Amino acid sequence: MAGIEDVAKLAGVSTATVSRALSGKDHVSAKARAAVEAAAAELGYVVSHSAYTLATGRNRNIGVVMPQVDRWFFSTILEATEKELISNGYDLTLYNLRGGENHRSQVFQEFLMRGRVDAVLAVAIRPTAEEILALERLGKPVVGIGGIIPGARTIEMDDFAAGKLATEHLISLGHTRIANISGDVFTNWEFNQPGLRRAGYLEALKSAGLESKEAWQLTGDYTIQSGYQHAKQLFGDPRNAPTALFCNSDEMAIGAILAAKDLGLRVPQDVSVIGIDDHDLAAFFGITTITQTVSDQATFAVKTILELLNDPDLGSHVNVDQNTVWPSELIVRSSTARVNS
Amino acid sequence: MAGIEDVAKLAGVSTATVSRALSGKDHVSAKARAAVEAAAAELGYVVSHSAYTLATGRNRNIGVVMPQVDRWFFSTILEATEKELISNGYDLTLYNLRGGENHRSQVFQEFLMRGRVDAVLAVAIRPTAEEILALERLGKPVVGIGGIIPGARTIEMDDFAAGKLATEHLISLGHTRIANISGDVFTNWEFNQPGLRRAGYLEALKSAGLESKEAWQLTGDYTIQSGYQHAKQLFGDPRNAPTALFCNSDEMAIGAILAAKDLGLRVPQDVSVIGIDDHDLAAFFGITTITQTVSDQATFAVKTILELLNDPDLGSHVNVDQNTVWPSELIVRSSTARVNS
DNA sequence: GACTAAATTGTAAACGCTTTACAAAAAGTC
DNA sequence: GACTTTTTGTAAAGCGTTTACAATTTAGTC
Repeated sequence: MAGIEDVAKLAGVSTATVSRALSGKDHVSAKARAAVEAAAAELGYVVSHSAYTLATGRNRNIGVVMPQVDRWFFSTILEATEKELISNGYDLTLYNLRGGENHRSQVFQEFLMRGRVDAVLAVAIRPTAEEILALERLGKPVVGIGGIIPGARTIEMDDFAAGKLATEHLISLGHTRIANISGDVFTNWEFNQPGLRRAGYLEALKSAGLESKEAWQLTGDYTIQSGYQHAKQLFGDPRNAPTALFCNSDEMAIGAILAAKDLGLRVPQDVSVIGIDDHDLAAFFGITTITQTVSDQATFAVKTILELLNDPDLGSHVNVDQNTVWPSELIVRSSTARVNS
Repeated sequence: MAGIEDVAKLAGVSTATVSRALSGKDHVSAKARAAVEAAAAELGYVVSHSAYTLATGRNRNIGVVMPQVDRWFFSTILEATEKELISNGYDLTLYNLRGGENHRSQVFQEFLMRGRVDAVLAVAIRPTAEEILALERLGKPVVGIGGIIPGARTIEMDDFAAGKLATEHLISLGHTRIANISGDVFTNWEFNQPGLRRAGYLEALKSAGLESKEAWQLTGDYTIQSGYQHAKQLFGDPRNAPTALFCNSDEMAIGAILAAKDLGLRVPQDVSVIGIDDHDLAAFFGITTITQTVSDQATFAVKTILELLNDPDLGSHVNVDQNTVWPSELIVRSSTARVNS
C-alpha cells in the first residue's frame, strides 16, 4: 500500500504539499497539484482512514442504529441512507439492536464510544435514560427518525393526525362500523406510534359521533400474517363485523384483504381497508394508504447530519431539541369505497 | 473523552500496563489489572478506534458489499451478519452498490482502500476483472455468498440442483406441463443463478422425457408483482396453460398463487406452484419451496471470516479459491399436489 | 541468604497522516 | 529598486495506541 511519502517522492514535493493538494483546502500551485494528482493516481494512493482520523478527529463515517433490519421500514431507510452518505464520501456503520439487553447496552456503552462515528442516526429508537446519557457523553450530533430522543433533532410523521385522517376517510365514505388493528408497543418498534394512531382513530370517531367497540381495537405486529389473522376474526364474526378496517401498516392491510377474500367478501364492495406506509406492494394490492415517504425522510436526515458536521461552530449546539413533523398524505386506491348500504 | 494516559494516571501505572491489562494478552499482576479496570470503568474509557488501528493495523470491522439492501434475501443476510459480528466485538460497514457505475467503482477503488475494513463479505456480487484486481490489491480476506469471486472463499447453494429438484417434485406428482419463471440476469442480482436454475429445470424435464415450451420459460424480477403478472399470462392462456409452475423465488410464487386465485383456479387442486427461498411468508401462503437457510449462510460466512482473521499465518493463504456448496432441502407445503387428471 | 530464572512493569519508538510555525520565493506597490 | 503582501514549500510536532526492549521486582532453589 502506497503512503503519502511515496506520493510526495514521486511528485517531487513534500508530504504537506500532497496533503494540501489532495484535501484541496489550502493554496497549492496548479503545477504541484497536477503532479500530486498524477502520482496519487499512478500509485492508487488512498488516504489511510485511521491516520486521517487520528490527526483530524474526523471519521467520515456515521453510525446508524436501528432495532432491526429485515423489515420494509428499516431496509428502506437503510437503502436511502447509504446512498446519500456514500455520494457524500461517507461510510455507514450499522448497529442493529436486536439481540437482547446485553447486546444493546454494549452498542451504546462501548461500540459507539470507540469513536468510529462522527454522528448517529437513530431509527425508531426510544433510548433509556442511561442511553441518553451515553449519547450526550459522545458529544456528537444525533438525529432520530421516528423516535423520541431528548436533546436531538428528530423527524417523524404526525401519527395522531395520520390515524385521524385514515379514519376520517372511511367515515367520509359513510362507514360507521370501523375497526383498527394497531401495532404492538412491545414489538421491536420502540416508539409510541401505535398509541398515537389509535388515539387519532378514536378521536375521529368521537368527532363524528360514532363509537368503537372493544372488539374492533386489535393489536397486531405489522406483518401480513397478523393482519390476516385479526381481519379474519373481525370480518368473520357476524355479530360484530365492521364494514371498514384501518390497519397501522400496509402489510397488515394486505393480510386483511387476503382474509376478506378468503371469507368471500369483496374489497371494496363489501369491506373497505386502509393502511399506512405506501409500502412497495401497496399499489399492487390497490391499497388506499397514508404515505410517509420513508426514503425521503432518510435522505433528509442524512442531509441534516452532514450540515451539522460541516458547521464550523458545531460545538455550541450539538444538542438541540427540535422535531420536524414529516408531511404525510392520503393516497386513495381501490381498497376503500362508499359503504354498501 | 478519557484517554489511556488518564487511566494510567488514575490507576498509578504506565500506559503500557493499561494497554496490556485491557487487551488481556500479556502478563499483568492481578493487582494492577484490578486497578486499571476500576480506573477505566470510572472514567468510562474505551480504546480509541483510530489509534488502535494505526498501531495494530487491525480494525475490528468488516465491510459488507451488496447490490441492494431492501429485499428479503439481502436484509436477512444483513441481519444475521450484524448479529454475529457484533457478538464478536466487530463493527459492520455497509457498502450498497446500487447507484450506478460510478458509485460502484468508487466503492471498490476508494472506499474499500481507505483501510477501514479487515475483510470483505461480498453478497451476490460478480466482480469485474478490474474489481477483482482491486480486491487482490487490498490483500484482505474476501468471502462471498452466492457469488463467483475468483480467489476467494464462496458459499452458495447448488442452483442447478435446486432447479432440478423443484421440477422433479412436480414431475413426481404427475405433472407434465410445467412452466418456469426465472430471474433476470440484468436485475441487481449479479450471479448466474437464474441460468443455473433454468438449466436444472430443463434437465429434469429432459430426463423425464418431457418437454418445455418457449411460452413456459419466462423471466421475472423476483417480486410478487412480476410473479403475478407472468402467472396470469401463463394460466390464463387456454392454448398453453401449464398445470404446474416453478418460480425462482417464493415471492414470485406468492404472486403466482394470487394470480391463479384471481383466475378462479384453486391451488393446488387446479394448479401447483413451487418456489425457492423459504421466505418469511412462505409458510403463511403454504408454499412448497426449496430452503436455502439464508441466515445460516451468513452466520457461516462471518465465522469463516473471523477464523481467517484470527489465523496467525493468514498472509500465506488469503487468496484461496474454495467454494462451499450450501445444502438445500425441499419443504413440501400445500401449494403443490398430484395433477388433476 | 545469595544466585538465577521468571514475571511484571516502564520507557520510548513506531504507526501514517494532518497541522502549523516558519522560511523562502513570487508578486505587487509606490 | 526597496518594501509589503501573498503564495508556496519545509520540517517538526502532534493524534492515542501498541509493543520491543530494558529495567525492575518477585519467586524459586540449594
